[in-house]
Amino acid sequence: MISQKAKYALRALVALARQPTGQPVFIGDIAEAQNIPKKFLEQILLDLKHHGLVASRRGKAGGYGLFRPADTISFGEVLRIIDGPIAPLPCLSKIAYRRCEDCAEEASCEVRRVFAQVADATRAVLDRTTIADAIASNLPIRLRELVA
Amino acid sequence: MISQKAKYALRALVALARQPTGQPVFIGDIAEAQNIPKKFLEQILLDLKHHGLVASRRGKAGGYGLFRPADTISFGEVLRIIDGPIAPLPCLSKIAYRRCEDCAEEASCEVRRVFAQVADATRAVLDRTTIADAIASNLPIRLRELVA
DNA sequence: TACTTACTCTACAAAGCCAATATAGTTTCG
DNA sequence: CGAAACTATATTGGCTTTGTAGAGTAAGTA
Repeated sequence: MISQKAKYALRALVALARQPTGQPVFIGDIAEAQNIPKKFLEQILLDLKHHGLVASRRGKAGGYGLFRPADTISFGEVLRIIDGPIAPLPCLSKIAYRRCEDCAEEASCEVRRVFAQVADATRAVLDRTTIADAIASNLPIRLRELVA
Repeated sequence: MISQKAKYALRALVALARQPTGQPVFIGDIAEAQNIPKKFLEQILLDLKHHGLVASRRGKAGGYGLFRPADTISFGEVLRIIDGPIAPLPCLSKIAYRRCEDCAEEASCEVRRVFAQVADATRAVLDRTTIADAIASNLPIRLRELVA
């Protein structure tokens, strides 16, 4: 299960990506439209900003916007920022490897070998799919054919 | 990330499956060999017993053993018993579906559509791979060819 | 039968995490 | 100036995880 926070983050990014001209959107507007507690969303967006995914402007005409093109932001990147490693076992994480202390030898660990397959399959989806992909696949079928 | 408990459960099942004649093994022996706190392992095995995966005998010549053949126990089944649903979102679980209350309409949810792919990929591995598979793939390559 | 070993079951507790809220700013623009 | 909006940190309540404790039950053995 991914955290509620990660789900909020992804929904917020999708909302920002939908903004036609990339104009900034108020936190309050996103919060209302997406049913996310506003103060919680503030934390999330701030976090995403610190990682360079979104940018903000203060003041009366402020708001948030994507900092990078939507087709360069993968689901995997967002999940790693918000929820931490994607790997199902610490000993399978690429960004935060940690040996399982209770495991005798990693090389012959049956459990690890199976979950390595899970990790590969998961990453294949999450690191390949971007925010832009998620929006594109939302178009009605006929429209999508026109685009392609 | 799967829980420590699930990892213990899988390691214990592998250990039981390795037992040549299916003879019962003491909890204490498994705990020691696998580096698992004994009392914690008791709880786990009891749980697996209640779900019909293992059987036990009391008394001096007691211990635990697999109740079903190792090639009928999938990783997915064990994970669902110990950790609950495998799905990354509650609205994607087959055994414990729950609507995301904060999500406007499920059909058009971009996040859901992407994670549906993750769920499929994950289940493809976990529901197909059994304890027996995990052990078999541990054989040296040459030996495996002989078996095949 | 007494004894030992080991399984059964319930409770509980420390630690950490999650989701959300609170509070106190700072910045920008009209 | 002052309203709107972002920035930042701290705190809270509830829940989950990872065990531990202890009393009880059953089975075999001398």
